[in-house]
Amino acid sequence: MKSPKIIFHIDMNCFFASCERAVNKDLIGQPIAVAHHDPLHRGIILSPSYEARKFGIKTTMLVRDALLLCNELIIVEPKMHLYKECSRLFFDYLYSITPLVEGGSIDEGYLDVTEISKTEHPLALAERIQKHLLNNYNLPCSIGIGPNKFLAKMASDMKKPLGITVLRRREIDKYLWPLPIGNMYGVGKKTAPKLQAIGIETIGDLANFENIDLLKEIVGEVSASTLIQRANGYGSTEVVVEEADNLSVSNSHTFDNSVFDVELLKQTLKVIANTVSHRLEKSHKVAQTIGLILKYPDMRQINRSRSVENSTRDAGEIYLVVEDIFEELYKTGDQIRLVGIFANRLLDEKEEVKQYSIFDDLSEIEKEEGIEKILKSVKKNFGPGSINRGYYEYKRK
DNA sequence: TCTGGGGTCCTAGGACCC
DNA sequence: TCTGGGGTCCTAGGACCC
Repeated sequence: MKSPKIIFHIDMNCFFASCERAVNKDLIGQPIAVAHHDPLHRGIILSPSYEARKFGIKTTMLVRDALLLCNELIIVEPKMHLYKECSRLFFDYLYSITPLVEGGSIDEGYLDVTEISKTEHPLALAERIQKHLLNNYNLPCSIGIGPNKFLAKMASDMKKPLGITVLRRREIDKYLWPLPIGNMYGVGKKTAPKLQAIGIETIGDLANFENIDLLKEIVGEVSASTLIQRANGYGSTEVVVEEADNLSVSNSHTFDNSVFDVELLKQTLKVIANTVSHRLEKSHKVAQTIGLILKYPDMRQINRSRSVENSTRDAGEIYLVVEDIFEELYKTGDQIRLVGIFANRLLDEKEEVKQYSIFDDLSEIEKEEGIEKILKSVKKNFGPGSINRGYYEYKRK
């Protein structure tokens, strides 16, 4: 058996609010919250500072409700570019510690410090990282230390702000098992009540739950086994260094008041198509599937998507696909709360060029044996999935 | 008085191919 | 002619996370 790894999970505390303070010292020590603050007070709290949390203010709470709890609350409009910049500083610093960094989200990451720990004690290293981020960027964080990503993640949650927590596998009965099942990473608002209904109140109950078939019925096969394993302190030890490519890109707009004006809806979709197109361009991607999102006033949401013959990121093409779906889906008079567009099955723009060249080859070959040969080479070079698309294209020509 | 925006992963059913 | 099984792709939708 290999010796256990040492994984850090570093979680920035109240990240958006902390970024605002990093650039505006007047906000330090104040109850602040990052939130869209529209005149109708329909905005929700994205990130409250700890001073604000003392009043009971939480993420996703309505701004107007938050103001009732604390009338001195300072509302700051969100600035995504600022948070992205702070995130870059954060990750650049992590990379200076070790190349073994996995990004979790804009404000959290995993580090594999197994090797470093041979020369620097993990607790000392964690302290050094925490102090550096605080002293240099005014960004507080909590660090969880464990033998795998799950335990590190749960540990970083245990002490906030500015906590450093070690969670060893042999201690899970003491620190992990007593936690309510809803606190477990991977168990959300829908699953928690279902688990409670079958007698699973804590993570410990889940760890020792024996009716696996029943669990599978509730959460599905894959989730059932990962949840049981995690509850028993096992989890992935693999810090995935490679920068994960985006699998999808989306953009949407929620109207202040629900809309049934078709022209307004279409104009909005045009703007959104433009945004999606720009984002794809920025990440050097093209999409093979384009989809429309509609949300109704009762929060019901439907998504409809369509594969496009040639991958694209052209705003005009994206809009045409979406308009087509919209015409089919929208019934005159329907009130719409939100419209959005998503792009799926993304390809690297370089891959797109390759695909075109395959099709060009195909069109030159007229004999069936030739096609078979090409299909074989397509399969070899681009995987079995590419066959259908390639062949389909060939037949169309 | 309602409930953002941007993602990921998993499941299920139908179509299609071999 | 009928039949089945395995595999992949596509689409829709649910759940979760930050």
